[in-house]
Amino acid sequence: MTRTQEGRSEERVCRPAHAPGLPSLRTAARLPAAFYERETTTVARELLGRILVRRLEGELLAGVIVETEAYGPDDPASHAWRGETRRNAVMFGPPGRLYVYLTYGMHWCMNAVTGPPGIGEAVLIRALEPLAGLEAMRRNRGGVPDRLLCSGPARACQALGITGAENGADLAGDAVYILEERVPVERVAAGPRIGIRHAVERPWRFHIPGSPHVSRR
DNA sequence: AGGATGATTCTCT
DNA sequence: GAGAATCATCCTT
Repeated sequence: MTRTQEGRSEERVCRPAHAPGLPSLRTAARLPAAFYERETTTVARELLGRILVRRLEGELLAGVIVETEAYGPDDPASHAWRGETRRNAVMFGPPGRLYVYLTYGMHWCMNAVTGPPGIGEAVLIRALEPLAGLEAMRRNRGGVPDRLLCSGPARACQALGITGAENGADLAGDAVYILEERVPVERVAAGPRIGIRHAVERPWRFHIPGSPHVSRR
C-alpha cells in the first residue's frame, strides 16, 4: 500500500515502466492485420495482456489491456446489427483499425476492428492497466485515483486522449497501436457483457481476474 | 424537421 | 441502486 498526496490509501497498481522484459514502447513490433482478421471472440481473448500505446503530443502513454468485449458475429448488441451506417462504417472496413464512437453525448469508446473487410465486427477495449505516461493520464482524467484511470471504456479513452479524431486509425500505425509481445496472462475470465440490452446472455466479456484495473471489481 | 436512443460515468442516497 | 448529464447519430414524419 502507498499513500497518495491527498492521504487516501490505495494499492500499488502500476508495473515499473522500465521493468526488464517489457518491450520498447516505441520500436517493438505491432500486431499485424492478420491477428485481427480472425474470430472476434478469439481476438478479444488474445488482446488481453497486450500493450496499447498512444502517442499524444510527443509523449508515449501505454497500458496493458485487461478487459475486452467481443461484438459479432450475428450480434443484436452490436452497432453493426442493423447494417452499415456512417457511424459504424469503420467496423465494416479492414481489420486492425480503431473504431471510435461517442455515447451518451460525452463518452468516447474505442474498438479494434476484427474479421475480414465487409464484416462488421469489433472488440471493445474496456480497461487498461496503466503502464506509462501516468502523469498525462492523471492530467486527462482529472486526478482520480490511479486505479480508476483506465478502468472503463470511456475512462481509457479519456486517459489516452482518444476521440473521434482517431476513428479509423491503423493499429499498426503511430498514433494508437498495439504491440505483438504479450505480458504473461495466467487466467482469462469470461462473462456477460456490460451495459447492453440485447443478447445479454452471451459470455463475450473477457478480463484478467483479480486485476484491480477492470471496470468491475 | 423532430424525436428517441445509447457498448457510460459520476454523484448522490 | 437510481438519476442526471448531453449530443451525434439514426430512424421516422
